[in-house]
Amino acid sequence: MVETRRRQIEDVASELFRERGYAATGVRDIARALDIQGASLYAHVTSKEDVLWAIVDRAACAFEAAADAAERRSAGQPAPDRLRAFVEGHLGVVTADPESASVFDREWRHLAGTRHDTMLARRDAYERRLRRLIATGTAAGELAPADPALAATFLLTALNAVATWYRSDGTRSPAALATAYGDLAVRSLTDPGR
Amino acid sequence: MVETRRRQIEDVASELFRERGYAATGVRDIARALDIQGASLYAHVTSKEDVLWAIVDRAACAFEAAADAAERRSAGQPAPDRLRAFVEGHLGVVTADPESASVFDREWRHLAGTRHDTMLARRDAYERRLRRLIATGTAAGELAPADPALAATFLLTALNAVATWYRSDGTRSPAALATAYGDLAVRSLTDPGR
DNA sequence: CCTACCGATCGGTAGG
DNA sequence: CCTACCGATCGGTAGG
Repeated sequence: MVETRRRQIEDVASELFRERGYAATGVRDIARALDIQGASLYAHVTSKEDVLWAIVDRAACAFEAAADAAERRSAGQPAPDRLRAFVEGHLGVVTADPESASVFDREWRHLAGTRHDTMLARRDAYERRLRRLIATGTAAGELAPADPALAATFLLTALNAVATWYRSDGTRSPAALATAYGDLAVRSLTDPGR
Repeated sequence: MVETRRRQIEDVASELFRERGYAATGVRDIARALDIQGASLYAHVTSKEDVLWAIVDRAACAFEAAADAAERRSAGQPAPDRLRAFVEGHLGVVTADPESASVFDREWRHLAGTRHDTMLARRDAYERRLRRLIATGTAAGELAPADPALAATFLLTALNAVATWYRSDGTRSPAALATAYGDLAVRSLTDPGR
């Protein structure tokens, strides 16, 4: 597998940031995992926060692209199917790289200044897409009555938490997980009376 | 309100640990919030980790007590009602002290040695209670067919995440939140066909 | 609860 | 990518 040194650094950092957290991971921990000296890292990156940003930004882009694809794929279908497509798209990103997804979820707040603020805005925009899906579906009578903001947070926090515990070498396949979580998500917004 | 100095330290630490994380919070940050010198903290605590342990242990006890009460309160009722009681009990603890609940959820892994291991065991035991509730309800045909382990994780991660975003001074009352989340949780395990 | 101080470690730079 | 090194900050102790 061809992989630039820069990308190796980000991959190793994702693992460590997920396991110990950004603040508790030293640049020397990252270097040690690559068998180089701590100071040598700076031949490839300009700062520790730069590495965090690269991981978080890439994950954010992946989530946005997955939501785009899910919307395109399910356009015109009933709300429960559009919801399932969103959930499966989101979990696809999480299971493809749980380390980065976890850092995106839990460590982005260690970004400073503009990076912090733009990431907050992108997260809000992403959550708003799910909120709108729910609001539209509820208004159309295709989903159970629910506070869209609360329901979106409920679902998104459950989905993001998968990044914390999912292991790529585990027994649960991404597809099986997506189906099971899709069932739970869709049912949580399905009126039992129908 | 009477409050020991020790308890003030834990309360201030809960806030800071939730906002910035345990590793990114210095003992001098805690001291500054109390208008004392960093070294003066050690007249009241023996280590930074001691403070973390006190917060996490107290929260764990509160969750365990709430689950006990929920089980007693809902014993003999159908599974959906027992599930709702569990959810409302858990969220009661979260909304009563979101700072501590968040530290319990996100920072406990910074504990070392025995404390880490016993807390992991207690968390597992707690999750197992919810898992058993779901498994029993599913077997009895009172809940939709679902993988109990996966469903318990789905719900518990959504519930714990409330501690991250809930503000006691917000517009959402604990009771309204518990009802809305109870609806979502119960529906997620309710077969739409009934 | 304070002042004074400790060794260790932090992220990062200089200069090859 | 290395060695050598920087100032700042870390959690914590001594002795009042």
